[in-house]
Amino acid sequence: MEMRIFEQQAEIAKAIAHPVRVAVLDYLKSGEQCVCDIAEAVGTERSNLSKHLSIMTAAGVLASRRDGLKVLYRLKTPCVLRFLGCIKECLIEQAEEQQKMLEMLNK
Amino acid sequence: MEMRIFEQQAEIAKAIAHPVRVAVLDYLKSGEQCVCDIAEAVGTERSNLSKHLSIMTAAGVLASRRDGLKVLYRLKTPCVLRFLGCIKECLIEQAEEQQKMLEMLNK
DNA sequence: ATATTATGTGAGTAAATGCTCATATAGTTA
DNA sequence: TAACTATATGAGCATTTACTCACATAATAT
Repeated sequence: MEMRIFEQQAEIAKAIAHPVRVAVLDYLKSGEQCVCDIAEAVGTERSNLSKHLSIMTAAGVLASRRDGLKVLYRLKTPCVLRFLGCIKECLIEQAEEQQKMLEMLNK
Repeated sequence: MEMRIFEQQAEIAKAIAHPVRVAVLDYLKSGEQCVCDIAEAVGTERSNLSKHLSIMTAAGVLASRRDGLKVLYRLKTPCVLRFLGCIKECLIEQAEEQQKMLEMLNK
């Protein structure tokens, strides 16, 4: 049972574990956007992006609705953002540590 | 430049995006542990676990120190835990939504 | 109905990931 | 030093993932 939870947590992490997908999530902070605008923002082929979007949708990270010709994607829950924030914190801590190392070396 | 940050964020997410690795992180909440205890806790082959540990160490998520014959691993920064907490929140939100669906269907 | 625009999907291929087994290394004890 | 315990690593293989291209579908407009 507990293993099932770990699997599901890993599923969500997987859905985010790709630079293009992180970029998409970051872009969607500003609200829902159509595929074409997302594609331009992250600089990816449409069909490739389309697959990344469907992966994240399947994982429950994104939701979408159609508006005429366009399909608008949005973050399904705000916790995804907090999540990215936590990762950023880790990076900041890593960078700070490296800086300390650097200072030690320069002394 | 921004893309580099997305890549690094994805790197960290990747380091976590595996059920065994999530289980390890969860187990290490309790403090540093040797490989043998981790292996028993998560139920994995030693050599396999060893690789998962080195992946997470390379990503800067874990740190280790040797103590005699044993090698003790620990979470490198507490933000990793907050991080898992965020994923759990996402799961909880998903579950709640499904429950609402269920109630609708039963009405 | 046809053309046009936006998005999604399937096949094929290249690359990355994960697992297992056998072997190597590091430290301990006799 | 030899035997033993704990951990790490490399080769080989199977599986999964990502990308590209061509084509399919959906909605709109003429």
